[in-house]
Amino acid sequence: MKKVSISDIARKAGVSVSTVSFVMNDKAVKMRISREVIEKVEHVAREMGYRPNQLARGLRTGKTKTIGLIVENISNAFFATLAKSIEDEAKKYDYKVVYCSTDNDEGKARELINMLSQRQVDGYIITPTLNLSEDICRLQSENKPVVLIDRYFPQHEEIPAVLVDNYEGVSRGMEYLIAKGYRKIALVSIETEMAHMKDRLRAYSDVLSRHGVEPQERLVKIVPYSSDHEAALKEVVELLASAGKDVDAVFFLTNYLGVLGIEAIKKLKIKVPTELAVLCFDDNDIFRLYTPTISVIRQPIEAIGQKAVSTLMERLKQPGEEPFPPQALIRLEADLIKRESI
Amino acid sequence: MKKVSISDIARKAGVSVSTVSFVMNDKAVKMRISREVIEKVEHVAREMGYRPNQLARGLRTGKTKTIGLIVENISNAFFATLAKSIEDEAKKYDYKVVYCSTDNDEGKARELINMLSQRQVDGYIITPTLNLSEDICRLQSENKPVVLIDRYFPQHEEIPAVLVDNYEGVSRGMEYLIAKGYRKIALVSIETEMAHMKDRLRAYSDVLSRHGVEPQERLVKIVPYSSDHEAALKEVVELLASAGKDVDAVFFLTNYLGVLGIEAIKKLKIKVPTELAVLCFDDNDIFRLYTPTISVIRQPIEAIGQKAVSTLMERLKQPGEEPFPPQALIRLEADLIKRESI
DNA sequence: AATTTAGGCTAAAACGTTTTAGTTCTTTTC
DNA sequence: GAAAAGAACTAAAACGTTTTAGCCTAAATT
Repeated sequence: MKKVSISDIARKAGVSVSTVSFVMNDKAVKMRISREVIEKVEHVAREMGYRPNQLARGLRTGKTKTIGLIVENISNAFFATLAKSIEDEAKKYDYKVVYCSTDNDEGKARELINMLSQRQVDGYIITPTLNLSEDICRLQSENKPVVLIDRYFPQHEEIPAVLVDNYEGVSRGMEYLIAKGYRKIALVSIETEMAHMKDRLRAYSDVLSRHGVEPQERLVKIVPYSSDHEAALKEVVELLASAGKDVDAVFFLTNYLGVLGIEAIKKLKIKVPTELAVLCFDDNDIFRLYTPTISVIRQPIEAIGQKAVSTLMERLKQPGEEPFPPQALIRLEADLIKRESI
Repeated sequence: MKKVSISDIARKAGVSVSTVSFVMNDKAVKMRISREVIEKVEHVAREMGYRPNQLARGLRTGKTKTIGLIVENISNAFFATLAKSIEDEAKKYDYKVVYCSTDNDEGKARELINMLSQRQVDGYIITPTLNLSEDICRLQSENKPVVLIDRYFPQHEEIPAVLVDNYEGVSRGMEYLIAKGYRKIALVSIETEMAHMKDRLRAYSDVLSRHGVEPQERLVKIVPYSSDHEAALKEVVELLASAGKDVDAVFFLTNYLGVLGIEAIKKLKIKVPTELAVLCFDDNDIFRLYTPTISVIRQPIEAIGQKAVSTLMERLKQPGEEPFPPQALIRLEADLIKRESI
């Protein structure tokens, strides 16, 4: 069974290709095609099981109704949830999503942008890696709108970004720890030069200083991105080994680190929250169900996805050649979910 | 900045469009294009930042180098991991993946197949819903290969499927429970007519019978797919309320149900494994880290993804019009991971 | 009666590729 | 010295659409 094309229908219905096209695109009335012909064509099309070839359509119109989504790693719960929310939201606008994962690799990210661009996606939603701003600016200069999610480039006002308010979120968490009397607060973060993580780190130091606590270097552990599970675990275990003495609380700056942290805590048999208070940035099933339950700063994942899509749609419908207007960062507030770990 | 096409290059290099095409596709030598011209064209192409338009290419060649992946829900850890493994594996063959989620809705699944077919993907990897076999057979009759994952249609030998050996996996788990002396084994499954879940259920009954234990209806809880979190939780809580008396072990048949189960166990403050032994089909971070750690039957997710892709590739390179050969189910073995919960 | 307007359609170009079948020289071969 | 072979390219069709411009007939307006 071969695919049926518009000209097969035209032949069978005894009309021209153009007529069929008009009917299929609801332009029949505007083009004054008669009722009978419209019905005839619609009937034949249904009968033959016609389905328009989107490649041809895209080639002709320059629009594919597809958005390219680049995340760090689709198997990570945070990005998987975000992706689903973007997929669902895009569907409302009748857009399809093509995803891919960078694994936080600059080169891979570049390849992916290339690949999506070759496939003529109409716009992009990207979790950027370091040094990607040039490539992204190029996309915009080719009139393809981009919206960043989760991360941003501080010196590029012209690239819109939707993300949680990292500084505010971490500040709120820190204030809570301080308010509860903790002063020897350890921090676990991931090694990266990217601004969103720097914002989180900055909040940590700022809140400590504001309360007259000197930030101590030995309380801050930055685990290398590339390290394997075991190596990373070892680092966290080291940091928390002195829990109850030199450390009375720990703040994990990402989901993944929090899970790692739980593993370390379990291994060291640390009593939470009596020996160590625990707080994590980003929620996860595990934090809700672990004993004790772990308090978190929860990102509004759904809202980030929705806002990213709506911002992109805004730009997609902008006609022609004008460059995109600058757009300030869109920062969404995080919630502090208080559980048993602090 | 407009996109640069093959004819822009041709003009600038002073050669014909065909020549450029040959050079870009490494057919230059075969077509006896001279060294100088090749270099000239390559230079101009690089200089102008040429990137082939895959729509046009796909339209002309009928191949898009894209595979459509349909899963139940990309935000579910199992499918997210599977998707990542498929994405990585496909990349090795230089194929791109387009994913989408059915949310287990038959209609939605059909829409997605339609959409992917319109986008001319070369082949499909599908987690099917009920009643989807006809649509899938249609794809194959249009010469688009399909590989099912995780689930299958028992009466359709012509559609290849890659999945864990569900019967064997659950049997192994049950034998373990029996060997440990448990006899009042409860089961929690999800409502579905699909064969993979029926296989799991059958294994449960068969093993019990083989050991002279009469399967009891009140020990089997089938939670409706559509029920919300709270409702589903309530069902599990009901089942487990008599733990320690009428129930001495519980086997959750999916990842999601296991998480729900932990929630119920936590709520009921059941002591595991003394009052209740716990086993779950599918691993998850939570099972590894919960106290006590939960034993699981682990699916070989990576292997499923890899095998699905390689099976698809096998069929993709089959030339022309011949129908696809039948292909027996590919069942991969699951591992029993023994932890503290039993 | 001659021109306009409207109604109902179609021809053909265009989108950016790939690929088949040439074309035009130059060099061999007999 | 004519025919054949080889080298180095090119013209043009085709893939399946959309869309602009236009054709033809009939009705309406001057």
